[in-house]
Amino acid sequence: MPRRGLDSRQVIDAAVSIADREGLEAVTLARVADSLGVRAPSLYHHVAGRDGLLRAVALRGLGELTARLQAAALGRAGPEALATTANAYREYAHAHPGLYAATQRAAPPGDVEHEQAGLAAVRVLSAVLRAWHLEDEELLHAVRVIRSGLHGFVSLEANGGFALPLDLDRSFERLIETLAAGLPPAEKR
Amino acid sequence: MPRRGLDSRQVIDAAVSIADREGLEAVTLARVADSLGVRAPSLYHHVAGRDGLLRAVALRGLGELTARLQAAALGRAGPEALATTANAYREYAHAHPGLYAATQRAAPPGDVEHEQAGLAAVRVLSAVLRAWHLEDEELLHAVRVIRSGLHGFVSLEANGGFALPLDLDRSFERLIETLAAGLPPAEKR
DNA sequence: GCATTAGCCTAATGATCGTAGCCTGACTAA
DNA sequence: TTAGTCAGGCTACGATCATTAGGCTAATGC
Repeated sequence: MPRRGLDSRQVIDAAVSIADREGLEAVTLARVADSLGVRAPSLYHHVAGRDGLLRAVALRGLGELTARLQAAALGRAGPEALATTANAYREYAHAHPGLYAATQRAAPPGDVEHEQAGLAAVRVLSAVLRAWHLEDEELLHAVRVIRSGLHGFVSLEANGGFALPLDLDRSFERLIETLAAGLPPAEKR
Repeated sequence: MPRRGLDSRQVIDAAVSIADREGLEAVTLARVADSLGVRAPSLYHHVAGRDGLLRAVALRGLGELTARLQAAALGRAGPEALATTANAYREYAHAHPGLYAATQRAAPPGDVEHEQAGLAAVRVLSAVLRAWHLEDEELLHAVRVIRSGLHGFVSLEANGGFALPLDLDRSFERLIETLAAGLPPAEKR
């Protein structure tokens, strides 16, 4: 009985790989174990069941997404920053559909680390919107507006919600333009 | 062995009820059968397995949603029509979370009836946007923009994506305002 | 070299969907 | 009235999951 020398890192890697290639629902312990050449119960030594595994995948996704958004926003401001950040968001969802899907599972109440990871990603958007000079609450509403647009687009796109043969890149451009143009400048409110 | 006199209508009703109360994932054949006082295999006489059941739930949701949107848009135009329609959309998702979730499962390729049901809902949005006088393709892009915003908001809201204690109704208002203001009038493009 | 532990295993439980095939109540038609 | 059909229920199975219990062994520490 050769030892595989597994650790949680490898288990999560395998789960991520399956999630991105076959969808998040395909991430079953049986499937992951199989891809590691191991029996399913063995995974419990490295990971807290299926829930724990999906949580770990979500944390990785949130971390990577946050990093991409930060990189995209860096050194830019205003509509340009919004555009590059939005594109980074969509590109990440394309490149890692399973990880992206995992990031959208809400943190269970009380899971501070998970909540913080989500907030970190949101904070980047908040920073990008600074150029609109909205005060407190309005800034938070604006962040929700942006998140809605981005997540809605990406989610519809991933689930085949956009059926018509019409350029998706252009639609996304229009989305960004619409949001950038529609956000109320401080002086108008 | 008393006959329950089931028919597909009752089975779907039961599924809808469970979906709205406990979430779409809770709609298992075992659970539905149980709520009808029947064994799971009996359901196959009335419904084409779990897939068929979920499809039926989706069709009902799409039909109801389309009707609500039409009613909300009726006799209004421009930003006002957009606002009432958007609110109807969100209210439907609140009132019937399970049905709404079912409507978001993409139709399998070739399922014309399902596709058409989805298109019917989209057509209402398209009609609402007529006031913006966009030509062909731009109108379709605009519909995608609106759908993204609405679905994104509703979906994040339903999945606990908006954690901060900040008024959700107001955020949704801002979303609608942003979209209405940001959509390009024909003359500007 | 021996004890301990970590890491794998098998076995078993209980949920799920789905299929095959039986049994019977209720309608239909002679 | 009676016989025949069949819709609509059932039990029994087979697969695939997650998860727990408990055992065996390779590697590590003393």
